[in-house]
Amino acid sequence: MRNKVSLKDIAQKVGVSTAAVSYALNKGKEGKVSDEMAAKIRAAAKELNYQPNQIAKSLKMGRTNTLGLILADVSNPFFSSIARVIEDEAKEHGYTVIFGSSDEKPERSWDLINVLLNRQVDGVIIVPSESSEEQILYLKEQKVPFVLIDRYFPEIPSSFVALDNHRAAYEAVMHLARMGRRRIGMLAYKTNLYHMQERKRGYQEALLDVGLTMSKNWLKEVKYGDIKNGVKNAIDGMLSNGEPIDALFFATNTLAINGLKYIDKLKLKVPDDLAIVSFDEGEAFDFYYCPLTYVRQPVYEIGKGAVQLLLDQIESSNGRIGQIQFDPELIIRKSSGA
Amino acid sequence: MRNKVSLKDIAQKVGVSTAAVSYALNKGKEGKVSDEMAAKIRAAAKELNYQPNQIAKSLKMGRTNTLGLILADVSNPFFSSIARVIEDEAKEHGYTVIFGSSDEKPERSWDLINVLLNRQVDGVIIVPSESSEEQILYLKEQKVPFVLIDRYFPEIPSSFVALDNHRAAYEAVMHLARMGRRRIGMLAYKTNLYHMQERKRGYQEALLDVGLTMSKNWLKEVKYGDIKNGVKNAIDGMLSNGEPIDALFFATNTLAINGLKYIDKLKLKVPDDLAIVSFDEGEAFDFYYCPLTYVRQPVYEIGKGAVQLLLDQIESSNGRIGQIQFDPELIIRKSSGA
DNA sequence: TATAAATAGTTAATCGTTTAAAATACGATT
DNA sequence: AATCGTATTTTAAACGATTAACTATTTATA
Repeated sequence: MRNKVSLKDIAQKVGVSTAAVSYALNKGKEGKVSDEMAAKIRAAAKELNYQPNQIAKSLKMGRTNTLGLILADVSNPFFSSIARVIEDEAKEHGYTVIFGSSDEKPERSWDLINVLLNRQVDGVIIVPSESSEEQILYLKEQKVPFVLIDRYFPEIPSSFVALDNHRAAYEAVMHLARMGRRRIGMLAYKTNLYHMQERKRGYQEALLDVGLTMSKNWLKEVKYGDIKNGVKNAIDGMLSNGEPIDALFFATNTLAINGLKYIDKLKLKVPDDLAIVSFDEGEAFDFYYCPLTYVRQPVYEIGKGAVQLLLDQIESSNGRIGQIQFDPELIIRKSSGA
Repeated sequence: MRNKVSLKDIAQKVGVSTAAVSYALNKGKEGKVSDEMAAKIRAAAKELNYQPNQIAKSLKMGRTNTLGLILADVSNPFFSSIARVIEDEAKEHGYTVIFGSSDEKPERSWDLINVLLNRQVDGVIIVPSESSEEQILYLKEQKVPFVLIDRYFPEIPSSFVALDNHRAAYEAVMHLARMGRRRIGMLAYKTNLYHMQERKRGYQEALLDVGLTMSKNWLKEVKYGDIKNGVKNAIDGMLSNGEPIDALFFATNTLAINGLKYIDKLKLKVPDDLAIVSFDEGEAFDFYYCPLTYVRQPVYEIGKGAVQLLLDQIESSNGRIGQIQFDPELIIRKSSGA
């Protein structure tokens, strides 16, 4: 149907072997073929609009110049921003990206890994979902180059690019404390993933360090699959008791967006009734009537770092692992009562 | 380094030819191989954790079960939402997606098309950028199955999935007029792309139909490459003159977000000083102090429709074109003065 | 002049599949 | 026993590239 032009066609037209064509087109310099012959071949290639069949090339060469990218969800701006950076950085080095969204489900993530490996990607960048440890171990065992981003498993040595989540949460909460808040709540996801554990640990440690004793229902967790309802119940819980919170720290942008919508519905005023700090950024945070204080993640650096670590592994093919941890940046605006 | 297990290994282990293995694994039913042999082979395959090499398969079969996706920019939520839908829908049918962002630049789009075709994708879904007509014609000439989304070229017959942009703009502006606005401006992109032309035409026609004569500087266009500054100047222009606008229609979400930030800086109050309607949706629109009235695009239906049209072309391999045009939905909220 | 070295090009194997065609086995039919 | 038919399995070519190894030709060297 299409792309009929192959090495053979050029060879035929010029009257040489396909090998000559291949040499001429690939190693222009290295004197495998005379200059005039090379010129003739290149002219013919151009005339026929020859485009090499990467599939054939990949099969022979054992590399596809393709990277796999497994995100939690492309439609989440945080991840799609990273995807864009990764795309650009990969292209810069001659790589194409195949992607997929795991939806935080390990089965989907397994599926994606298999699809990507069957397609012989040269390496993978993964936002690992909960309970995907065995998948990561499998990748190691199979010696597939990979880099984890956003999260990682501390007990499994591997390359990763992430934020110092503990510190990020610690500083966010410290900031709220410094603003005079004393009953600080945190809304997180119910998951064992390390990044979330670290954020919770940071929160708790900060409270401890400023001498505040945390009430049981200040730290609530909602399930990824039931965000809207979960957020509502969680916030109700934080407010209902004898010690209603006067500040709330959201562990992700999605939680913040859902949470703030509910807080508005309750007619609570930010920051007077409730001070807010969130993770991640977003246009929505700028547009909120009281601009949000948030923990900024260096999206560009994360994406770029991930690609670099990955290409490093691929190209040096020693299983050298690299780990990059970024420091958080707290963008302080009105919502935290500053 | 990895994925060492091939048909040959299974064949060796069981003591048959690779052909037998291939038959057993693929056409279980069609009695090419005895049931017991098939069972033995499948057992061995499982034991060795055999994963077929899709690259080799693709080369032989002439199809990759891969779709190419060219967006203007994955990091734009409108496009990333579509990407997610396309991903899911493609997966549903056994296809994987390779993507790229054109950044509205025809050179980048050419690049991407070549990359995708060299990788032998079975078809492409494209958000075409300005001046990419020749690329589309090339795809037709090469008989590459493709579907355009969001925009299309009316003079080039092709499959597409889009919104009735004329009607969308017409209704948006009509709504503003009905709300009593008389000096309605529109902020658009400077581009010949049909969807934008249609949006402008809808705007102008609506003004005409309600008997308003448009002032020259009510309709402003900004360049994609210079949004921030362009928006600022455009809005200044709309306000400065003897006839400052009392309503503004934004042609895209990005324009709206930038525009509203500037409008806030000017301390204009929405909707009293200025009524607003925008295209597309976004969390940001919900969070604006005065929730935005907007033209909703059926993202899910667009993505799903595109994949279906494309698979149709691929699988029936007659160049049958399909065109889907959705009706807009105006979500009316406070910003338009309702 | 004989021979080595450099140059230019070809042959053929290979990557991991699929699949048409040929080969083999084996029981049934005459 | 010869023949046929059916079921099963193997052979080998093909997809489109790359590349080691070989051949043939020219040029340089002793």
